[in-house]
Amino acid sequence: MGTTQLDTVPEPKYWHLKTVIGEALDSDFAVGEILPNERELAARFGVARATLRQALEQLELEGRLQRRRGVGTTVAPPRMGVDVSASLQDWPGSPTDAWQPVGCTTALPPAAVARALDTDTDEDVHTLRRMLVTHGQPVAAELLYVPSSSVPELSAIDAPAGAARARAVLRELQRLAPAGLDRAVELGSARADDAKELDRLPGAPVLVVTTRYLTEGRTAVVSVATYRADTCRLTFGASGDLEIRHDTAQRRAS
Amino acid sequence: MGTTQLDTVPEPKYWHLKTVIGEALDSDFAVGEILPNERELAARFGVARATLRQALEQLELEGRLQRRRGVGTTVAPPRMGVDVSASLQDWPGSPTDAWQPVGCTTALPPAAVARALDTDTDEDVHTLRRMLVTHGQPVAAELLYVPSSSVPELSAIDAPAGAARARAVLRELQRLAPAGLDRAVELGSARADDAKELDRLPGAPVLVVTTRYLTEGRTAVVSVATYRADTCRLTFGASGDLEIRHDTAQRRAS
DNA sequence: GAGTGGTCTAGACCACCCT
DNA sequence: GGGTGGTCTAGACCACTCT
Repeated sequence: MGTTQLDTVPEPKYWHLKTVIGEALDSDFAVGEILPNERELAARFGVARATLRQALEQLELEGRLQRRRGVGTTVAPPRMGVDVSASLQDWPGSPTDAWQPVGCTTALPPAAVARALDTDTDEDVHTLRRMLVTHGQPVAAELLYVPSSSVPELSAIDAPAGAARARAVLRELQRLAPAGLDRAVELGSARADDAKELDRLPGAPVLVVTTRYLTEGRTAVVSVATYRADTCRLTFGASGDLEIRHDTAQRRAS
Repeated sequence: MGTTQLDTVPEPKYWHLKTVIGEALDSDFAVGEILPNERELAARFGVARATLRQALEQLELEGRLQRRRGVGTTVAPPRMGVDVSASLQDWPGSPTDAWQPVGCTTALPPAAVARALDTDTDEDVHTLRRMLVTHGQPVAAELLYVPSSSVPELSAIDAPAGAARARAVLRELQRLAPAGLDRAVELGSARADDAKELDRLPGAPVLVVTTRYLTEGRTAVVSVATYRADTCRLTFGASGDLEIRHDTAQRRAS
């Protein structure tokens, strides 16, 4: 007697909630629409607010919701495709480069950077800060490490620190002969400074793209670019419009 | 009078904790070492367990910790580089392909898949399941969508469903003439089935790589590959050993 | 000032792994 | 059975944005 039902492994509540709300987003809400606040949603589903928040966090991680303190929770538009395909013609500072320089400091590099650059810690490195903005929204923040030996003419220029020097460094980079480039993508969490520029809270999930630009025989530049993981999809090649909704695509196949 | 100290914006406790523990990991722990359990750590730092967990979650997201239910929290090794650079010679099923087919079903496609394939919803699609395992650890799970029109000879073969049919489909794919490929990377959370194969809990962060394989004029195959975001770094090009510890790299430059 | 999401607490119970 | 991380609760207060 007793359990007429099979002993279903109890699905966590927040996981079930995420599914339910996700389906509601597809059917009952339009992009940009504001959801009821967390306290009301929690009451409506009969769960504690913390549990509801766990579900909303998942949906935000998947880019389906956007939450802003003091404002509310809104339905996010589909992620925008950001082309990060690499080519030798697209070195930092090239005419097609959409990044906006915002600053530059010059100092001895931390050990990790020196290692990536295959240089010594006693050689000055220019550290450029750049932003990528699309449709009025900040998309990525970048740190470009340029050893002073990659731009030997620059010391004579004596540009003031800040955006002006950043532009000067980028201009000098155009003299180099590109010989290759390699790249890695991994998950990270936004440092406080990046978070601020990306209009997110510290710790927000980001996609970190590390690129090493090579001239013959050595690493000329290293870039660490931090993309908002909630709002963008990195594309390689001309596949900007490719979109498979990860959840729904699988409802049918096993 | 009163506040002799400047009104520091209070840094969240979990953020500060994350920093402190992160530094301890660098100096006091070896890879694979087991940390004290959460209740003890929380007590030691004088915070609630939930707060401590928030810090640990961040560190796990960054690939610095590994937590397993019933076992404990261990210091994770550096992320492994997984080469996902694309080339026309590396189509699914090629001799250099390290993926292991585990199953195959054939059915009418869900709408989202049909859209990605530029085909109709009334044409059968083979859905292959494959795994990528490195050093004994599951790294990624893939779904390969192959419209039956891409492997016209297959219907005659009549292979049984499962791994055998998967291999048959891959073999047939080798007849095609590759004409291009494009790719996108985005953040997602593991579906229940992927999570199980990747030895993670549902909802775990993953990097979703969507690839469209083209023959002249049409999309021949679409792949949705789900990589464990905690343990791997996707590399494009031969940059397997490039590593900049995201946090420490920035201690010095602004 | 009212309303929102973000942080934090102190408990409880559960699912899982080991021995 | 004992210990671990995972889930969940019912509250409290804080930081922010808008009006």
